[in-house]
Amino acid sequence: MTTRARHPERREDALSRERIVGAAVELLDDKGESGLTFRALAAHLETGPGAIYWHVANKNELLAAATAAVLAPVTSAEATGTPQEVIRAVTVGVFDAIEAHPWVGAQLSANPTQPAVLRIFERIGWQVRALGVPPSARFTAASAVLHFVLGVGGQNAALARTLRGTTNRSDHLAAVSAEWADLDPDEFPFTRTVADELRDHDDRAQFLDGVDLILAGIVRLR
Amino acid sequence: MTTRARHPERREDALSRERIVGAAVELLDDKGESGLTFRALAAHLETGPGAIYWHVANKNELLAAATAAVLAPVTSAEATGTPQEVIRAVTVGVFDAIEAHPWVGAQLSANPTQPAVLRIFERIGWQVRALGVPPSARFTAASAVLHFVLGVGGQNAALARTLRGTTNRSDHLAAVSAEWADLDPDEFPFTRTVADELRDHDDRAQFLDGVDLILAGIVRLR
DNA sequence: ACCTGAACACCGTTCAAGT
DNA sequence: ACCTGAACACCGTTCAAGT
Repeated sequence: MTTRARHPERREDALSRERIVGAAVELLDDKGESGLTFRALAAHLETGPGAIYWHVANKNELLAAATAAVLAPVTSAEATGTPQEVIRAVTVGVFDAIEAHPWVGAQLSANPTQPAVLRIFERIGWQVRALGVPPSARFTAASAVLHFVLGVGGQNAALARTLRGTTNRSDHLAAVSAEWADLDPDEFPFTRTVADELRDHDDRAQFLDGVDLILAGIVRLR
Repeated sequence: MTTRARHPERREDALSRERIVGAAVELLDDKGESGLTFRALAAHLETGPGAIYWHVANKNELLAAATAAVLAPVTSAEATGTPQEVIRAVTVGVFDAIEAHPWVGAQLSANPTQPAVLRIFERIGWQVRALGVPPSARFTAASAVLHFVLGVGGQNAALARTLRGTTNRSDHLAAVSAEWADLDPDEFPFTRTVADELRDHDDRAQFLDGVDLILAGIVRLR
């Protein structure tokens, strides 16, 4: 009792920014982006919706904090090796985090002012410099990698949104693949030829191939 | 009177999918993404919100239709020249459309199942093939370009959202540039060095440089 | 066939009132 | 200082009722 009075933050049911953000991540993972509401979050924390506003300014800040929490291990992880290897490690770390928490992809591509994004940008840029890219081309090169990562992230978030509730991933890909194969040959000659690849492709491997492709272009800037 | 009875669709105030989509584009351009509500749209069309549902299934479909309407000239424009030139023309067309209608960027990156996106993908892929990329690498190469375009689109939409109501573009960029210059040198050495570039950089030129960089990487796949 | 607008089931956010 | 929960000002969407 005395202990509780002196350390109220130790009470298991005490609200804190940390607990709120943790519960938000859980809710987002379990129910998707539309599952995070202040009412659902408050119920989960056994309190009223207004209580959350004492610790968090608004929903945008909450989403940013949830994203930062999930991305923290990725942005702080030490990576060693060639610049190419480090960039691959950092970007695939973001990819994997988005795979595990698809809402992060939507959040990153919709709100790139996030501190987590700046940290990713910094790490990519530092390695671009190590690659020997002249100063005047570094900003463009680092931005290209970042935009690619954010683009893939948005795509994966959208896919996860589509998948939630309906069919599973491979059924869905098979259905889209069939759609592509059925497109008008005059209007979509290319898309038809890659319909088969879509069905069986490994998202993660293709992501890394994309990163390598951009890195090959960056190296040519030397 | 008789004419009206026989051709009611000619009445200027008659609702139609076309008029609804046009009004939606206007509202999105004028008031931003949050400005498009069924109530505001109905008021603009001098009707009730329910009337819109006779012509459009829901808000997602309306947003997709608005995006398609804005992107139609881009996806159907004829472009001639080398494969690189055509890819540059198509992608910068998307970039310009997003610049003029920032909500399109958010829509594309959040919902890449859009028919407009497939058409962009097709045009990029066809030129990738023309570049002499072997079949097994074409899907990855075309996807990389598309993801970069979508990533930039999302970023531009977010920037436009931030800019709406607050300061103008150059003031905002100057403020962010100053923030970057003030970052901890130990944590953000790279970002600090590009702070100056951010203030004066030409978004469109940087976008095209990014496309060229990826194209340089794609050419190396031959 | 097409339109009307009230009504339903939600939201994020605020704020007086409590402890 | 922190929590409560009713209330406010909205949403997208539905649907009986009209023409």
